[in-house]
Amino acid sequence: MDTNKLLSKYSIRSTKARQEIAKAIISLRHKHFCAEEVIERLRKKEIKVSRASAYRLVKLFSKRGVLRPVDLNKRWQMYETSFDKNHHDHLYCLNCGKIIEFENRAIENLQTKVCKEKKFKPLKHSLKILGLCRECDNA
Amino acid sequence: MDTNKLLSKYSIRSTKARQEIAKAIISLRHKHFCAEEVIERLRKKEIKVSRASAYRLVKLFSKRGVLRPVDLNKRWQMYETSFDKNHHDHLYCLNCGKIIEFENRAIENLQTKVCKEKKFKPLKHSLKILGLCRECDNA
DNA sequence: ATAATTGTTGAGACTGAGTCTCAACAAAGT
DNA sequence: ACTTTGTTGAGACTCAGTCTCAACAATTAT
Repeated sequence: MDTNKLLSKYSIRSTKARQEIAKAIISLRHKHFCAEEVIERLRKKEIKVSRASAYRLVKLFSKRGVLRPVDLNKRWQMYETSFDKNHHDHLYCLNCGKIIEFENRAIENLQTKVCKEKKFKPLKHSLKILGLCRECDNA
Repeated sequence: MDTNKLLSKYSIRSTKARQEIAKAIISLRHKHFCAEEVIERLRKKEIKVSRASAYRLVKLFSKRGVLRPVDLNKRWQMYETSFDKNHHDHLYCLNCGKIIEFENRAIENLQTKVCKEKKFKPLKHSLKILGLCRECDNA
């Protein structure tokens, strides 16, 4: 994954700092992560980029749709990458923190129906089910 | 609504401070509100109760199920009272902040089905649809 | 009742994720 | 080259929420 292409695709001026931050974000693409984790990743690689710049790019990516904010933690704003991932919702294990993703067209269709009834124009939604994953429920 | 009954029902030791905080919370029962709004309410009535105590009772009520935390604002933890209100989900207008509540058994049933497939034991969930209410969409 | 125990209070210090400032700098446009 | 516009970094700042701890109030045991 080419950081420069990613930046130019979204009309984000390419700079040394942004390339490094983007690289860190790409390396976290299979997780849910927060801005501090991006910073931590850079720190571990001994790449000097300021906190502010990391927060700035994460927020910019979020605005441009490269990242999707996900409310999985009330303390930190978590994100997931949107490339190579369709919209989905989350099951969150209260015991071990595991996150299971799922897609369900039928639920989405019913949401659309509810919105029609309420004369509401849906733009996005988040469905989060909290509970226990199989392992934690059996333990 | 009797604050003392509310407290004793949930085995919460009744004190002067708690009665006042509970009264403030009850007066906000038809809104979504955060701890600071409870404090503001007390301040306006010139009732002296410390911030810490208000936060403490709100959290205790939340743990005991008197209040339900609702993620409607990323800055403040919002709550709604659970007495005289069944479980429901929310439509949230991004423009004016209006909140429309709705209940839909069919959606909940599908959620249960998804959990079964994923061997996940659901305990609670939150579904939030963000968009534009009728007035804001037409404006 | 009285004493011992346990829970609650308030004022303010503290925490920490996230934002803001602003002068120095770098990229793009002319 | 020169001007304009956007970006950077270091650290100060914000502010919802938590913690501290000694004084106090409610409950339980004696």
